[in-house]
Amino acid sequence: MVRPSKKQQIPNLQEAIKETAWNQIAEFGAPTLSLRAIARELKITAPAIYNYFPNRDALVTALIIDAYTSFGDVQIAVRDEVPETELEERLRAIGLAYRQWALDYPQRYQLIFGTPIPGYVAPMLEVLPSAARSLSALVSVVDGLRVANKLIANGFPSIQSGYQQQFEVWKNYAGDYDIFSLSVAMIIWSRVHGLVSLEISGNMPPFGVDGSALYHYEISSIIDQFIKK
Amino acid sequence: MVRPSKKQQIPNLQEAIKETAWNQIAEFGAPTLSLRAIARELKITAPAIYNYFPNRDALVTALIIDAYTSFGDVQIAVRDEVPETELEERLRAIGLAYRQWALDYPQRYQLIFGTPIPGYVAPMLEVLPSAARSLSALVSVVDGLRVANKLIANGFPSIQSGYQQQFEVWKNYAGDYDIFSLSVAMIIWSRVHGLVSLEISGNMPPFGVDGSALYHYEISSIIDQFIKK
DNA sequence: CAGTGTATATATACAGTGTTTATTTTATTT
DNA sequence: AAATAAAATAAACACTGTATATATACACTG
Repeated sequence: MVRPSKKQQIPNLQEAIKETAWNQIAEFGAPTLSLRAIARELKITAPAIYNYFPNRDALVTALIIDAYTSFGDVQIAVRDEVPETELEERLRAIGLAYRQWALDYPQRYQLIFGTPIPGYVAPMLEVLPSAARSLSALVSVVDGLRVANKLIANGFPSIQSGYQQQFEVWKNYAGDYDIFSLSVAMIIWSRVHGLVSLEISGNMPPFGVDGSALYHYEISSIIDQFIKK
Repeated sequence: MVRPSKKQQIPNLQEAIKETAWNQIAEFGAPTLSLRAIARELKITAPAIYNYFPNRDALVTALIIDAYTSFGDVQIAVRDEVPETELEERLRAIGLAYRQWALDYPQRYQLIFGTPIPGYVAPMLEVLPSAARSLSALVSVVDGLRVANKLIANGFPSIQSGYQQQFEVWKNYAGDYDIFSLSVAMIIWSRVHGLVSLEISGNMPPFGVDGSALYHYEISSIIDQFIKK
């Protein structure tokens, strides 16, 4: 068989490859993602994929960027559903949406925050824009609290010096917020991430610790600790 | 070549396989762990490994159990270096040791709590004993606080019913502590895990958020939130 | 319209992987 | 000493990602 005529070709093969990859990740999990399996599904040969992605890692990077974008879209949309003045409710809303997205798309969550692909390490420079944007919802709310003088952060560690340049790059994608707010956001993020990742990966002991209840408690803890009443 | 005489054989090949696996994980990372590579290193053939582990996943499980055991040893040892009456200091000590162990052995940490092996999912029943024991240091301190009436847990979510049996199994390995203490320990664990896993996996934005300082802050937050003064 | 160049696919091949089967040799037991 | 069990090798299968060479379809140019 030779190259098929354009009429039988798949239009926008680049997107079709990513779509098929997502389907396979959803069905069999990220670790078993295979270029050859994608090619079989699309009825093309494996090397054809190399016209669109230089190698498998590049495809994975594209998937990660898409996942970050989808995740960021949800975070920002959920934030904007709550009036700008209701900062506490905004924080709660994006916190709950965080877990919900992870439960809805566990494989995407692990693709982003885990290391489910053998030998793959995400290229920071490429991923940074979408990653920074996805966290910007949280950072914006924390910075809103800071501006409104409602942020409690007694004894919070100060920022290391010498990173101004990287921070400037970050700002281009995540918004121009105070780096102090960023650090507080980082702690909050690590808390929700810790709970969610244990729940998703099945590392929570299976004896009736309700993930949802624990998570609600943790969100309230965060609000109590960081928001002035 | 045929089977070598016993004198040239490696004594305790089972242990040697695990040791070589650890070396390769340390050098190249867990995801690229390869039975054939282990065999090459040991100058045996790959199928020979199947006399000691039924498949690669079984080897990984054995490695995970060893890692949990090593981790649990450190946790328990660190706890016991602080007098039994100094519960707050015990909590702080095991908290700091948690991060230190993760920084000392990042691959082991990711092997346990991440999903770095393609398609591998840890068999709960086999891993439970060492996993439960490794967390028992934390649970014991939390339960000590509860018994001493020093544990703050207002509004803490109640335990789901119907899991008595699993909890009984858990107790055999982790010690006979109150299930309420277990839930509090779970929250504390998720917090340190969240911060450590972000730091280990390089998912912390690279602009001067000092992992060590943040971690110390988080440990203090935990103490402030859960221990009566 | 003919010819050329480029993009896009296939075909083939290589080195690697986990795993299965059959076979051979060593070690142990009867 | 003979039979048996254990532990290794050898060979093969079905995969994987990827590099190279090749052939075809399409678009542009003279």
